[in-house]
Amino acid sequence: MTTIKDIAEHAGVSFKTVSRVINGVPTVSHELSERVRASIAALNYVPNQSARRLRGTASTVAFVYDNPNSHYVVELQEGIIGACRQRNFEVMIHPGCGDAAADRRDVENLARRADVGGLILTPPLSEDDSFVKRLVEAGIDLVRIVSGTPSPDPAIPTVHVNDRQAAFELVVHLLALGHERIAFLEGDAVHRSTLERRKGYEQALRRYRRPVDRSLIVPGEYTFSSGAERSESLLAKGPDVSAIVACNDEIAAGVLFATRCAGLEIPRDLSIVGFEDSPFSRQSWPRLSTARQSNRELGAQAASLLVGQIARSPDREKPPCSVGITPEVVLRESTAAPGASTAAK
Amino acid sequence: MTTIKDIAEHAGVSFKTVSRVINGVPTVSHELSERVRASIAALNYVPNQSARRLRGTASTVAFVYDNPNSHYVVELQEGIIGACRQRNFEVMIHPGCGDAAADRRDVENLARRADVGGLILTPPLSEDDSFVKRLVEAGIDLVRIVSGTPSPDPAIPTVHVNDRQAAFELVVHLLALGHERIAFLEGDAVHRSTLERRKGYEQALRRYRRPVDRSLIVPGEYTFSSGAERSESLLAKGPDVSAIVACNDEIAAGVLFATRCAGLEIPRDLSIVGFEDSPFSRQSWPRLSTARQSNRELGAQAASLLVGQIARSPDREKPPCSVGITPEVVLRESTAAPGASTAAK
DNA sequence: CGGCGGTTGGACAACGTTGTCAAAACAGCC
DNA sequence: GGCTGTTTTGACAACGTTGTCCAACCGCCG
Repeated sequence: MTTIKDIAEHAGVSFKTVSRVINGVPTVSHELSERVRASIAALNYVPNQSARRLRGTASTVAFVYDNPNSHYVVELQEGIIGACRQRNFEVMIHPGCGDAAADRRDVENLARRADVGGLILTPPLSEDDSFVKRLVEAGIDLVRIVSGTPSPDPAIPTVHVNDRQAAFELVVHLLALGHERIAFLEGDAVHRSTLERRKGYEQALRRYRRPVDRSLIVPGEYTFSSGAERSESLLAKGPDVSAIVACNDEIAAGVLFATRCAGLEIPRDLSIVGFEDSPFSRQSWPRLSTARQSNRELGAQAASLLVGQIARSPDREKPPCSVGITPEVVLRESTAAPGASTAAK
Repeated sequence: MTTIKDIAEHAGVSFKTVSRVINGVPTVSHELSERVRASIAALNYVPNQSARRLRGTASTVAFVYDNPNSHYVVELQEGIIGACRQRNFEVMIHPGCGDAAADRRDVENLARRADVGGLILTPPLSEDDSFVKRLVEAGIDLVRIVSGTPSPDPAIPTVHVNDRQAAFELVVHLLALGHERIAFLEGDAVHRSTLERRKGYEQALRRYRRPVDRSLIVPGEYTFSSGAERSESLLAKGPDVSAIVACNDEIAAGVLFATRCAGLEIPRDLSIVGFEDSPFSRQSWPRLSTARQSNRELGAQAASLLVGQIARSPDREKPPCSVGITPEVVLRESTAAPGASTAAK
């Protein structure tokens, strides 16, 4: 319940001066500014966000997600919260309900709320171009996190995750180990990461003059059971497959489970890679080779972009910009040369 | 940007009447009330939380956590958000930074903020009795989520998770299968769940007249590597151990990993149980027997309690209350009679 | 001494809502 | 018509902050 006036009294200045210091108005002498800052620190003062917002300074961003992957969500959210805290912004968490149509309506209403300054959208919602475009055209500030390669002239502020490159590198690793028949287990088709990762997979094969065999590309979902079932039927039909690229770690976990049940030994009989570097990939046996992306970093980038956007927004046409992150390949024990009993340690 | 006045105009009433409808003041005729509600729905109106809060109606709760377990955090948070949304409360997420002293300071400052109505505390912070008591005595509304058995006369509003009972039931299950040498791998000592689960373990042994062998109770942490290392040295020293109770699923995962490396087959050579029913427990091979608690339910309960508390708070002495949740034992393939090649399906 | 920037303070409005209080409109009753 | 009681409205203050506008003060220069 310390207010700006308490600070003023403590520092022996008018409350107006305190307001100026907080908002960085340049016409305050250095000496006073320091004194005020000291009082703020001494009394643990935090400006009442409700009052600021009411006055018009939007200072809340909403983080919208609809993703069953807890690690992804928590890490992203912590990155966003960290970046926002520094800038005195608050974060509203908005989990989806699972019903795509209802979620879209919810998000539109959310964006219309006076106390929400902007949105951070994540896949799959962020990858629905027509929906996102509609929001932007309605004058709503947002940043979307999507899978893809950064575009030079983005119409919409975006954080890109270069999954294609990551997939490319993983496949190159498998080729280098001597694998020839490499299968690809897709995730949900609504997630662009599925497409991007598959493109990276295909590019690597073509780059190194290997055929792209359609029968080795298996549609599926981002779930454990999808990984288990699809890999089972895949290996039944094509026992010459020596490596599997799973579209994420959860699918890879399913593959691991199914092959284990079938009596195969990993990585001797089959190499497996995933994406995301989820905790599972470090806790399975053997541990998974995968592509790691820093979701905290991702969230922080998105939040910074959005906050800049909101601050600049009333002035004039917004200068949208885009940043990119490329996941880093992490090699562990689930990949080895075909027939090798264990990976090099 | 639709405000209460827009609703008033749309419904053809004074903006004051709209306010009464929203706040459930009883002196509004049914007919008008309906008309106002219809307008609210038609215009997608959501009261500006900033303005309400500013006026004095605290309508934000802070969810404080410092826990590396993403599933726990996300599920809890979704339960809290769901319960709060119904009551027009907002949720502020407050992740800890890992430094216990700094976190305590942060939380105290957080609680002092005018726009925060109350706190939801989780372990380990919620189990620091002196800290919690200090907050409560400072007049701060809070609900804590802790491991323990519900006390009949709680001084502080609390949601209890009856880990002792869950542990008891898991051990009874192992005894019934014929296990005699059952080890217990502890989690972090700061988490009361470690103590509670151990107590349940000991009670079950005593109840069924088995000795409690101190050398089978191994201190550790709630981590994969703790589970791997401690089980390795435990089995080296006491190869007659036929079952391990791990203090959570992550520790159990470590046990699974280590025993797999050592060439043991689960559950033939060793039965393993965990706690929490984390996704890992369903994705490992074999799948883990464990104790499931609904974290969404837990979060919703805590939020309901806190909201009631805040609403009632200005009136008079708060009537603190306490609710309890008992995790449910889930049996999967990681437990079987000693020597049996697989669990009954 | 007068005037000029740079700095500070005071007064006030505004944001959207709720609470208080009084007053108006309406009904039913004697 | 004059009661009482219920329902509805209006005016106003208040919450903490920021923005605008003006006045006051400082030291400095001419």
